[in-house]
Amino acid sequence: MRRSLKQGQTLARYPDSHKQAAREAILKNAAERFRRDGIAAVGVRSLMADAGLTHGGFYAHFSSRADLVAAAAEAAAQRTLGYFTEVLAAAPPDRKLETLIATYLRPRHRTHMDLGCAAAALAPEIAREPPETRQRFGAQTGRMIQLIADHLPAGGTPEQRDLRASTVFAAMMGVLQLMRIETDEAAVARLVREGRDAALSLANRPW
Amino acid sequence: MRRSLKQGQTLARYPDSHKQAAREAILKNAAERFRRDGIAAVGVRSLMADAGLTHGGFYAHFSSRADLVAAAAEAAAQRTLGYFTEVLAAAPPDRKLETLIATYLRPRHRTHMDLGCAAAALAPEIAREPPETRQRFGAQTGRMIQLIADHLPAGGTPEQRDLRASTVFAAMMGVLQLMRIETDEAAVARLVREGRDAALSLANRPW
DNA sequence: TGTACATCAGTGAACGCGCGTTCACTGATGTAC
DNA sequence: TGTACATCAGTGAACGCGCGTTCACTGATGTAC
Repeated sequence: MRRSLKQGQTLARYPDSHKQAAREAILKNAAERFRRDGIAAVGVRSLMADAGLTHGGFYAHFSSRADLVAAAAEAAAQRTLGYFTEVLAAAPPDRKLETLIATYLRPRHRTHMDLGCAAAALAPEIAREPPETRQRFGAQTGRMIQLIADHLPAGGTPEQRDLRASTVFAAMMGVLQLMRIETDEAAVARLVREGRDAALSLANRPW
Repeated sequence: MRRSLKQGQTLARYPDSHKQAAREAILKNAAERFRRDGIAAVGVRSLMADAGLTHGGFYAHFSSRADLVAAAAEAAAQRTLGYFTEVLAAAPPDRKLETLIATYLRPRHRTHMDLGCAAAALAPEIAREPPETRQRFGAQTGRMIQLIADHLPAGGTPEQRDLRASTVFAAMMGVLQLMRIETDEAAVARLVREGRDAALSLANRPW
């Protein structure tokens, strides 16, 4: 007999939080593996195995691999945003933007793709995804850009500030990608220095 | 009986140029398909089929798929370099760099990934390749950066000019990648405008 | 307390498919004599 | 001119493998009465 359940009430062996926790584990894993290995290189089986599950259960959490890609790309961008939000909060009040730029463009970021900026690791692959995935990813990137806009020197309209922040972000992302292709450590160090200068100079352009 | 052949002399039904032409066709195809679909998404079979061949013959041209990836990524970057070399040659003498930047950052480049800048389409994927592939790709990207450096305002040491050109290129590449994620046409147009301004302002910084 | 049953997250075999790579073979061409 | 043979770019079957997805099933838990 079908019983009427109060909203949110379940009748399962697991507490409400269990399934959601599993979903979060899969997402976190995918967000890191996608950045490290590329979206196309990560299969459903190995992802579920990493989360301590078997592949069949995947479709209880996501309707398809494409669904996961959209969610995991968004999650990766959210984590990037969260990290740099913390960096900004911990930065000295008079050096917020300098700290963000220096943290983004540092040698460690080059070698930690799995936990680094989602856009720098995935941008061209996301560009090939369907519009909905691009919108969800773009929304998070937009929040990252807003974070930069909030710490630009005073002046300009909100739209001008957002656009300028976009170019600051784009420059940092581009320099990081060049750093990751470069194999010579000394050249990487020079890119770090010049990239920081360039990003800062873009941010400090007169309005 | 083994005959002694003069150097370069062959004993085949095809002229010397035939095999090389097939190799070039495969490479050209791969260079475009990799940029359009991503390196991981393009298989040996479909690549050979596009070139009018069957998959078994692939290994007469390349020792492995990884070998092709290195060669095709390099070829894509070479074609990018060739295109922008032509753009610069055709540009008015007093507006070389402005023309290069405006050509790179134009709406058409957003929608033609297969024939567009190899670095913008492939950078993170190349970053995951082995050092030799990254070096070969990086060498071509370096020539592209040199092209920019050659048209920077007078001043600076050669190394300073090269580093500055790197940041100009990185900024353009980053803005193009953001354009490709963006789904709103008006926002793309704004990115084009602001991106051009930003790249030019990086190029024109005082030494 | 005991029995019957509903729930549902997770399991793992199975589906058809494409992957990278190998290899015996084809067949059009050339040379040797 | 005719015959035998070497060359080698290209062919396509076959290898083991992993892919995304489906689905009948498991089994630990809860409720009903």
